[in-house]
Amino acid sequence: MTEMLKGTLEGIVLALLTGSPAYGYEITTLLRAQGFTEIAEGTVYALLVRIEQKGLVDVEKRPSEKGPPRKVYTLNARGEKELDEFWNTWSFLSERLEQLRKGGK
Amino acid sequence: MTEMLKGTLEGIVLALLTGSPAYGYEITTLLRAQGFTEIAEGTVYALLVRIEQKGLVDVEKRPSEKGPPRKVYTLNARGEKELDEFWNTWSFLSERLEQLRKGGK
DNA sequence: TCTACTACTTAGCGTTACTATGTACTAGTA
DNA sequence: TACTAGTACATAGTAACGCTAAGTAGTAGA
Repeated sequence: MTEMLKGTLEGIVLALLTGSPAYGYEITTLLRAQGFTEIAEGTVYALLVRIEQKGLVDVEKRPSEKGPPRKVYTLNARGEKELDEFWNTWSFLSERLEQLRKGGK
Repeated sequence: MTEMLKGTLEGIVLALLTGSPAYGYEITTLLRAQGFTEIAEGTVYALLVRIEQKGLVDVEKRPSEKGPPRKVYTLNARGEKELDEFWNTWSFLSERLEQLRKGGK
């Protein structure tokens, strides 16, 4: 699983951010709720740093009632474009794999 | 693309080997014919070394009319089991992704 | 002889997810 | 007060894997 997540996890997080901004801890729990139970916290935070440095998201710091301030991530135009490309790549791969599964060499 | 291939490429190659054995050069051209045009030769050979060391394939050396001897790889029982697990992981990931694409958080 | 195609090998690199650990803030409780 | 648990983020080090680049070796045809 770990290896298969490489590359796709970024797309998954970008997809999670479409429509509604979110912060790291929230994203981690979201992922776990969706079945990615073994995602490490550190993995998510490192990924968020990466997509921020690539300029795919805008970041805003907001106070929390329950702990340290949150870093809220919002998908921006660059991020949407990147997500588009992700879906293209995914579609290509997905189609190839489905063909292979059916035995179509 | 490169990152998304990590982990899946091994599954793709194992899938290609089901039913009919093949050798490295052949696998490379097969992959390219299927749209993976940018797969590097070195990548394939390195992967073959790996799956051989993991014991997922049996290897036999056969002379070629057109060049150096070929190393023909055949999927064995271990390999089939691994391929099964690959399809399970793939299915899980694929379903999650399709849900996300539809906007289902 | 030179080129092109076939066929395999390997050293070094970059990216990414994981492990492990640490910091910091709040609230509840013994 | 001290302790625990939940919330929230950060980071140093590691392993896996695909890519780049370069090489070796065999055959055939110009």
